[in-house]
Amino acid sequence: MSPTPATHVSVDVLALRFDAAARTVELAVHRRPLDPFAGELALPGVLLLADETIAQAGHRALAKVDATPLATGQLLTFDEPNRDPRGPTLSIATWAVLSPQRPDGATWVPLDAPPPLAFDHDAILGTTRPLLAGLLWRDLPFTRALVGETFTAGDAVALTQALLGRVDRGNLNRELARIDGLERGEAVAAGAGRPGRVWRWTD
Amino acid sequence: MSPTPATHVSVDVLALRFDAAARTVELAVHRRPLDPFAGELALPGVLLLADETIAQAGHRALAKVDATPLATGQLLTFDEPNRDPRGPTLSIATWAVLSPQRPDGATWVPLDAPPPLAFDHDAILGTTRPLLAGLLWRDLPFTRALVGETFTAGDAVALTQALLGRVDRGNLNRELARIDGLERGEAVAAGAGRPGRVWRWTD
DNA sequence: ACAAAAGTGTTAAAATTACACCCATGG
DNA sequence: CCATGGGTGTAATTTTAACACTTTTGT
Repeated sequence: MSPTPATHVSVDVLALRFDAAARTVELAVHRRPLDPFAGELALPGVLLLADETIAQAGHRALAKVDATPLATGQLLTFDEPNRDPRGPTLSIATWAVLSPQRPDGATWVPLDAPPPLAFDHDAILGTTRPLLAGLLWRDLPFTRALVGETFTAGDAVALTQALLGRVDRGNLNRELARIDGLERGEAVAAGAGRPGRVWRWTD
Repeated sequence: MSPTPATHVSVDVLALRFDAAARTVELAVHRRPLDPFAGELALPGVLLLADETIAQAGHRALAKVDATPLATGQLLTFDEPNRDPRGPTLSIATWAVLSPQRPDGATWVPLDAPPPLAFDHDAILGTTRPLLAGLLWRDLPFTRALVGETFTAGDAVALTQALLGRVDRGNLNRELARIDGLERGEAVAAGAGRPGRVWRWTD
């Protein structure tokens, strides 16, 4: 009852972190130790093993850069036939958010100015980039992991700027107020200018 | 360089057709000739073979019901570990639209009142059902295949009613006028009531 | 004439976008 | 006082939704 085995399936992770100080969102890549594409940069990815869920494989991929995700989710499945020189391989693209505090072994590159990547990872990043932007403030686990348990109005502006490109401080402030599970805290000074209120997740 | 092979990957197709006369959208299922779930109804699906794209596998799945799709697309990938009694199997859910004219070997069931299905196909249908609704009038290849090359205002109302549940004839008419690639034709009588204009795809 | 279906008009409500202006703090 | 960032106010625009009313056909 078991015909010709299927193609291999890889789970490739677009792992992000938000550097509030630098006001940038970064992408985790790593230099491949083995062929194919040995020595080149690539998204962390692994071949899906038998009896493994997509999330478990994603965790294994992130272990390659000594990291554990704060939150994860699925994006798209790619099947470009020649994407892997070893032969036909499916790629399930997923997202993950890593902590900017916890040290890890990843090479962090700007999400919007990445170096050339191995396999078809440039294309994967290209088509999933807008999907990642669409998650902000809509997918709450994604947003919460990215921005942290508490954050200032300035952080929110910086993150939105980095991921969406455009922001209006005032409108963003009102949008935050409409989000269920977010509550306004006290104002806290943070350098120059008027101190911003702290936002806190309630759930 | 080839570690433990991955899980199997199945491509399962949510194949739809629009019966304009009955004003319903139907889903293609078929009675499984072989184990597992021999004799039960299921979505057409096949195991992905080496060197095969998702679209090709989808075509093979539809060949099981002697059908060829007018249009296809990807939905989501499911990885419920126990979804297949043979062992871990990934399922890539895709959509397809079949012609209501061309005869095929499928069993057609109402999209919103399907019988119990094998595997976790009930759950797959449940979570992809809203995604299918979201494609109408937005994904043009999907919509065009479903509604046909030319269609009347009544068809548009019936299809929207079937897929979205609610419709306002007037608003829908204006929405159609805003779609690039659709042009209004002549009015054509079709039974009782005022004849509706025919809509035609231009591209 | 009447019922059925198509199409237009109109308005309300909500979401998106833009931008002017005032507030609070550090230097 | 001034620069810097935070926050509110206000209005234009667009989208979504709801519904009344007129038009055109078959019976």
